[in-house]
Amino acid sequence: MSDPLDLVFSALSDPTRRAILAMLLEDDMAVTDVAEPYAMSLAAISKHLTLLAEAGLITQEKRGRVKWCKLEPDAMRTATVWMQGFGQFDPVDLEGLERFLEQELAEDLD
Amino acid sequence: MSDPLDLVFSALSDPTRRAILAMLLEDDMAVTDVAEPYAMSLAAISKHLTLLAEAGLITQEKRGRVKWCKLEPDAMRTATVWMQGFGQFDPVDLEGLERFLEQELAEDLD
DNA sequence: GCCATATTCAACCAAACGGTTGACGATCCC
DNA sequence: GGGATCGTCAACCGTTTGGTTGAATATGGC
Repeated sequence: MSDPLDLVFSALSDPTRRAILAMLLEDDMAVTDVAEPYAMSLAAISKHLTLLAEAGLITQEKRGRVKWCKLEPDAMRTATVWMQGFGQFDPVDLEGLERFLEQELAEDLD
Repeated sequence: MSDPLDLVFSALSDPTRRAILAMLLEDDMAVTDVAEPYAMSLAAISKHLTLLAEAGLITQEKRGRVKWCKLEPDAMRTATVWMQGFGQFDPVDLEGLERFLEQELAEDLD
């Protein structure tokens, strides 16, 4: 399992880990706080976080006795790029972008 | 493992399966032909294809004694959309798109 | 009918996964 | 120093995964 894509997709295949990533989208969190909403043990969450870190999807920094988890969404880039090789499923709001660019362009013409 | 995202990400986490998808990007293929470049057994490939089908990433249609595998890239849509919730990592070539749209717009002004 | 081809099924195996528990090492604070 | 908190480690457990092999099931062609 050396290909980084293996690690990323595999990390994302677990619903608990996806939920953790969604939480980290709000803010950085300590391991204990990540674990709090879950029924499972702290050790289990700790393992999940280790996997996420190995996949590069989060980084962990220990300050004092608390270990802070930070989302690293850039790690998803390779994965999305790979998937986009299979077609461009309106990855961004294309029509919105178009309107935006039109407007920008219109302003340039002022 | 009921969430379709589980199935899709899990299916994509294996390098053999990703390679198979890439092959199917070229053209529809029979199971035997999919297996041909691989060292592993036909049965193993057949299992991989079953997983890909369960994830919705391919469909299989039996015509005569040969079973044809067809890529269904739309199944990746949910996954990409989910990932894009974490930021928009230039999912398409944004600058290229911008130039394209500018040019189209310019033509409109002719 | 018979043989070859295409694919799956069933049983098995080793390794990885997702979880538990209990002990352990740091760190903070009084 | 002592006690509480934060987090990981180690051992264990049942299930899933990715692979094998050999037999079984279609189907096609002579």
